[in-house]
Amino acid sequence: MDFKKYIAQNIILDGINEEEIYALVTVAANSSFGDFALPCFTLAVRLNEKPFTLAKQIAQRYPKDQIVCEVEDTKGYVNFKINREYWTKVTLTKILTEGDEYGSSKIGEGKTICIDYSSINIAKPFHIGHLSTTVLGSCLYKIYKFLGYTVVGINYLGDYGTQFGKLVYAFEKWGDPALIATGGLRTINDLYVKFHKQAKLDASLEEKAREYSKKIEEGDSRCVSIYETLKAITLKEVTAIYKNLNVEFDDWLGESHFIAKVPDVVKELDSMHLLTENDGAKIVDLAEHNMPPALILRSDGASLYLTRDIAAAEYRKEKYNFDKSLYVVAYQQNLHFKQLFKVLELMDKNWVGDMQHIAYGMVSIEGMSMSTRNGVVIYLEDVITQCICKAESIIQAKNPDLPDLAEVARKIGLGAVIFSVVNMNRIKDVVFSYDKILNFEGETACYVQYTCARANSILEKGNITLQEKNSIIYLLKRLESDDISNTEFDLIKKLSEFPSILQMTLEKHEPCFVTRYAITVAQLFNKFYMESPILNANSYTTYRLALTQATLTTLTNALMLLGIEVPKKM
RNA sequence: GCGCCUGUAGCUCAGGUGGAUAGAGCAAUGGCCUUCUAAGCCAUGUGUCAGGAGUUCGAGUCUCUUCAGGCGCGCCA
Repeated sequence: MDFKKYIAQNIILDGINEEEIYALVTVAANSSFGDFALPCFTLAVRLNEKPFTLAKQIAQRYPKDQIVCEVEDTKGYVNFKINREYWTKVTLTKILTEGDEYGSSKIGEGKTICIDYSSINIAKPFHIGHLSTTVLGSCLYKIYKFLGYTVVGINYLGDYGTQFGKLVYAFEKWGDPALIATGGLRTINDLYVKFHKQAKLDASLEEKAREYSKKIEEGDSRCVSIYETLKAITLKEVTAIYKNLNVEFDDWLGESHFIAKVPDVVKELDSMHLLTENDGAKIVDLAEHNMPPALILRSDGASLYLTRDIAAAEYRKEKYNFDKSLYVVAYQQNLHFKQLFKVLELMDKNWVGDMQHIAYGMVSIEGMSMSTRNGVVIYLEDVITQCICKAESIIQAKNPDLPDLAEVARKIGLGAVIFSVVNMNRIKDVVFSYDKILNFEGETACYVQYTCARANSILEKGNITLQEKNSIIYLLKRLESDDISNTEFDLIKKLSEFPSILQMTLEKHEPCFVTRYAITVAQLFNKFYMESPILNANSYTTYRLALTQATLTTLTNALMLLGIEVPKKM
């Protein structure tokens, strides 16, 4: 229920419509003022009144009822209090009835969203630099789906370029199949590093790389088979990681798939007189749009990243007819996407406005930026292992008899990994630190999971089923406003915000809204948990159990959207 | 040099469309388990919101400017 709207409807002022009032109504800064507030300053100017007087008038005239039970003015604000009993019953009934659907909606029905995320490179081990795009993209994917959109998760594989010439050459020359079978991508990466070392000593290697690159493209069976082996090893390793992180994709077409479409792109650009030649290369001049030129073809005729991105964008529009196409890619590529969108605009693609670059900050290791080539790298696999180990040792210390210890440790450890990306605004840079990621206290995924475990434990003991809407209403029948404490009411109000939090998350594409929200709910629940008994609370027991269940449901849904699983016990 | 981003407590970060006294977590100190999981709760302290100017009844939030840091700027992706 939209209480702001309800309040706005009941305020009638000359020459000011409901929408304007609705826009001004805010959540009260402090719950001691009330639940909602209307600042009267701008209205007063328009009505030629003093804010204090106007606030007083509105407060006096406001028709109080079953929903809005108290209206008072202070210092130019009108403060509204909502009937606690009403708000509580509406909220708890909704959450308990909807269960794991709570927060979902159908606002996205009939709309398609493409999200390009993770987009790993073939033959490179998954390191913490890849984590942000993977986790942020996955959260957006899950939330869009939850709100009824048709979503296409695209892992735009980096499977094309001269680096594969280098790799295939190195593989053929130095690769030991047995070693690679056990060492996987890390061993393959060593070959890549070795190539670069050797190439510094022997310039002819670069020539070899180009030669092998060409061989792959021409379909040389031996080279292609090595390349396919590399690809298979990569997919096998990342699939395991994606499974752990609960990340899914629907489309795995990589850059190499779009090579064939490059000539058409060039032809189209040319026919629109957008291409100019410069030092032998074909470019789109963007000077009048205050940007450096967009390189379409190199002087040797080869395509570039941007060219293939144009082809891929057109393909996505044709195949999926998206209403929105998102690219979850680091902010280093701001200019690239500005250029891509501008070129598409110049090509009269009227859907370019539906494309958006979702930029995020970079991960560094104590001031050094990540570089596989220079060995400055932290592999995600190691981070996951460490987090799970730490979780395991904490469980050993606190709850050694826990059944499924390993599985619980897995959920907690992975929660920590995911949270490290998603508990701050995505644009912020991150300095990776094991100390930080291995901390399981305070504002962490573990804290939220622990809160769920507590709630779950109580519910098991309480042994009450709250599924039928009628039974919930019956159980809450005798509940009155005076039975609801301030803490409980703060929690209930917060729980009722969940659906709007999800919509906000998509408006801003900020998964951290969900994280912040989950932590706030957990804090309020823990406060409630300490303040009042739930199981032995006489006539309050059923209501408090219902509140406990509603909290568990909301937190579980929130964590699920982040890809974090909730252990029943921990 | 030009463009984009960031700057809030000792540290890490929150602060929907400008609104009432700027908030959490970590770290520190002290309390709370013979009642529901102490991975928790409660209490205590610190802020020139990077500096300056402007718009406004009202600015951490908007505009301009200075400073500091990050990223990017034609044949890599």
